[in-house]
Amino acid sequence: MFALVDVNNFYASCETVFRPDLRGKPVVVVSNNDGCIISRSVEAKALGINMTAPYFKIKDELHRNQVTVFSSNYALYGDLSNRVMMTLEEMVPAVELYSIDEAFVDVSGIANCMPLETFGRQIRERVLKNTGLTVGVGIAPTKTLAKLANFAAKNWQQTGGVVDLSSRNRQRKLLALVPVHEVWGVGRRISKKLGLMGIENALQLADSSTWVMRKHFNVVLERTVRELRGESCLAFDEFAPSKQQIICSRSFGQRITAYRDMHQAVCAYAERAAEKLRAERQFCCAVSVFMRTSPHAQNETFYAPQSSGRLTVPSNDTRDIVRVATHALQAIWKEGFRYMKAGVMLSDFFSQGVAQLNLFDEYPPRPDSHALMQVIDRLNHSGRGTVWFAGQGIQQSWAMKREMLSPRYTTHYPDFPIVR
DNA sequence: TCTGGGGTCCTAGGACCC
DNA sequence: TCTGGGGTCCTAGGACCC
Repeated sequence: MFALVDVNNFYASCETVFRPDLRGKPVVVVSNNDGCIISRSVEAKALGINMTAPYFKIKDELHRNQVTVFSSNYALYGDLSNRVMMTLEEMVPAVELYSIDEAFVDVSGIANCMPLETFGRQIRERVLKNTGLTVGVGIAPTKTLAKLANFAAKNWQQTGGVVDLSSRNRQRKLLALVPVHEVWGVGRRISKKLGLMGIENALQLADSSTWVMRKHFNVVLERTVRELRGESCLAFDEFAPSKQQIICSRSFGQRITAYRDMHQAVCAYAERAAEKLRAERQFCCAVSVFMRTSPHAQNETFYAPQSSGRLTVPSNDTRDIVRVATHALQAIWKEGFRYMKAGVMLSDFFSQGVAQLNLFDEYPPRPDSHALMQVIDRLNHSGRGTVWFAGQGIQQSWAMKREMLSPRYTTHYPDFPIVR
C-alpha cells in the first residue's frame, strides 16, 4: 500500500513560513531569472493567477491585487524539503523521494494498527508541527491511484487533506469525477488524443482495453491503465537510482552577444555541473554544450546549436570538464545572435568501481585531482567563502535576475530569524 | 525589453555485425 | 536467373514528470 505525501503550494508556503505577516494573503514565487510564475498560495490561485504565466506580462495585475512576489530561493526550499522528508522517515519503514516536495511512503502493514486515514492525519500533524508546512496525503494500492487520491485530498476541502482509496468502490467513484488529464502520466498530447477517442475521465481510461491503448499509444499508457484498475506496475523504489545525466543550464539576465560573456557562462555552468557530478560520486566521459536564442523573438532567426566532446578517461575534475566544454563551445559559437540561454550536460557516467579500475590504471587521473576538488567543494560549502575558476569571470553581466529574493533563513548565519 | 530548470523512459531508424 | 534474416548498439526525438 502506497501513500503519496506532498506539500501544498510548496515554494509559496516555504516563503510564508518565515513571513507570518503574509499568511492568508496572495503570494507567488517566480522562476529563475524572474521569468514566470511557478508557485502560488491559495489566495493567489483564487485571484485567477495562472501557473507559468510570464511575470513581465502580469506584473501590473499582481501589483493591483497586492500580491507579494518572491524570486525562487532554492537554498531555502531544499532545506525545508529535507526537514519534511526526515519527518516522514521517522514515521514509516521506507520513503521514496519523488521530487523536492513529494514522496511515496510505504504504509503496508499500518492498517493492522490503525485505520490508514488516521495515520494520514498523523503525518499531516507531525509535518506541520516540525516544519510549519501543510501536506496532502493520498493512500492507495498503486502509485497512480495514490497520486489520484492526493489530487482529491487537495481539491476537496471536506477530505481534510487525507484520502484513503483502499476500497474499490471509492476508487471507481473518484475515477468518474476526475478528468483524464489529471491522471499521472497523461499529459497534454495524450489527453487530446484520448479525447478524440471519447475517453474523457479517468474511469473511462481505466475501463478501456489495455491492448488498444498499447497499440494506439505505448506500454507506458498501458501500465497507467492497469495501475488505475488497482494492478500495481510501478514498484516502490526506496533507493534513488544513480543519475544518467547532469544538466546545468540557465537563462541569462540579459542577452549575450559577445563570445567573452558566453565563454564565462559556459565555464560557470561546467563548474557547477562538475560539482554536482562529484556530489554523486561519479565520473563522466561525455560533455556537451548547448545554447539558444529566444524562440519567442520576432524578426530574429532561431539558433539552437549543440556540440559534445569526450574525455578519454572518466573524470570529475573541474579542469577537465571546463576544457572539453570550452572546446565544444568554440565549435558552435556564431557571432550575430542574441543568445538567451546556454547549458552544459554531462553524461556517460562511471563510478570509481571495480569495473572501471583498469581504465584508471592505464591512464591515471591527475594525481592532485581528488584532493584539490575536495578542498574546493568543502570551501564552497563551509559558508566561509567561495572559490571558483577564473574562466567564469567576476563581472557577470549575464547573471540571472533575482530581484525579489527572500533571505536564506535556514542556511546562512546572518539571515537566521531571531526569536525574541 | 522581459517567457524556468532538471530529469526520466520509450521508440524508431540507421549503422554495423555475422 | 536467383541477393536473407536476425541481432546489437547508438542517437535523436517525443512524451511525460515536478
